[in-house]
Amino acid sequence: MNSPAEIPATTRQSERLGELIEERIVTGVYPPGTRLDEQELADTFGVSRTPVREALIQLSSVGLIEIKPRRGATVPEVGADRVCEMFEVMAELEAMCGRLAARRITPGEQLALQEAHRACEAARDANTPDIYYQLNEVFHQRIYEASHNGFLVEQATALHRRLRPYRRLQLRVRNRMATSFNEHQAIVEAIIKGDSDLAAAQLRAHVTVQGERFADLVATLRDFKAGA
Amino acid sequence: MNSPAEIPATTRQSERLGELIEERIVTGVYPPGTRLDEQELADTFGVSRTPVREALIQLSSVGLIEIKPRRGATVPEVGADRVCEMFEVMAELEAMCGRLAARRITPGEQLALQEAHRACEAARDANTPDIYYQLNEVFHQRIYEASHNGFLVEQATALHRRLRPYRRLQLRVRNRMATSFNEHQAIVEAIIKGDSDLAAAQLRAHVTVQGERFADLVATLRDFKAGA
DNA sequence: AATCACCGTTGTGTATACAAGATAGGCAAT
DNA sequence: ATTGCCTATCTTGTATACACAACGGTGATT
Repeated sequence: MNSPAEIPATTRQSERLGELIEERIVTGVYPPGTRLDEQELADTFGVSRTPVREALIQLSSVGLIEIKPRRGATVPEVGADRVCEMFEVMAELEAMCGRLAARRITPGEQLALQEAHRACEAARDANTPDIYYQLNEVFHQRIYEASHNGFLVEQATALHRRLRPYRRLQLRVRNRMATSFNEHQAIVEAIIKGDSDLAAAQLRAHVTVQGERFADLVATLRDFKAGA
Repeated sequence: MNSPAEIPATTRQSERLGELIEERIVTGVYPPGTRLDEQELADTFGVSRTPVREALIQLSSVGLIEIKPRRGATVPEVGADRVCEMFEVMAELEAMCGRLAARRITPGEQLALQEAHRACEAARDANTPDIYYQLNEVFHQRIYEASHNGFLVEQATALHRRLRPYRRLQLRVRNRMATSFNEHQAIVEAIIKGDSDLAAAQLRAHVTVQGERFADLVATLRDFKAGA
């Protein structure tokens, strides 16, 4: 998996470790409730405890793990309700991006946005959800940046990143791709038109739907697990 | 060296160090551009470099300092524009809290909110800005919690905390306290009435004003510094 | 005299060693 | 037999030691 060659060592090791551990958390290698033993991680990655500790501290301050004094680090049990809360906030952040973007977007950014949108269209027509998923990220990123609020861009990007695994679950929901694209269409039009309220509303709805889809999925899984 | 007695040692030292350093950053003891030497900080606080490093990493992941590989940690020059961006996001987060609170607040929370509001009123009548400042924090916290979105509460609280020093600057602006209270009054009414859109708008305006006040203040200082 | 290269110093990044607290297991007493 | 206490061990938290990279200074060469 991770060959030592691909590690440039030009950056801090703890930072790279943080990304690796984060990867393992969001991909489910370290499922919620897992106790992260420092020595164990150090052995796993072939480094000493110091960089591991630094990585854990960083992850904890981002909220990805919890560190209790003298009791170690654990992957928190992110309840489905918590994820829904996060989607709710995400919806509002995106709405804000849209509202600002509609007012502040530059001609160049308009072109970039439309280009990203057309790329999504191509992926939809080709019926390639994985590609669409990637291009969708670009599309949203374009909107973030068009808000011309650097802090907002950072916040939105961070939360988007944290929600990535849960969003990925919805990839193969029936017609999700086509529906998503249509929503994108309305969003782009609102932003280009400069209708900030409409853009905000469209984006809020667009993301809220994702949260609801997630809730549906969880409910389905719960019923399934209950063996109904 | 600080006396060991005042350190409870019940928590991680790096965490306490983080708060101390944060304190010194926001209070201007370490002004923007300052280079934070690890050994120097270690000597200052009478600890070794390890906890200092951990504290710095945590502060960096929160965005309070910047760490460049092999080049140490520095207090970033937080441009006034950046702070304004943060106020802009804060306004939206608070608006979201208000919108949700108007829909979800419980009778008990209504009472708590009104109580906090009346406490602010008392501070205003007593003309005690410091007290008002503290009670104002409680007031806003009550609204956060009434949103019934734990993640949102965390985000709003964190950002509120980061903006604290800049908000504090406005304490003694003329009539700010009275104006603030009047805005609070409208906010409470909107929430109690259950008018989510109105509550959101009121809160957004309430916080946006703070951002604008800050911008004014910065502009004034800049002119003053320019020696006009 | 100016520029480049080499060396020394300074400070970060990592590893290891040490101390303290927490947990778990066993033993004893009721 | 059960419960409470004590101890042993394991893990975290902190300190120290070492390695390496970057910056600055000085000297030699062009």
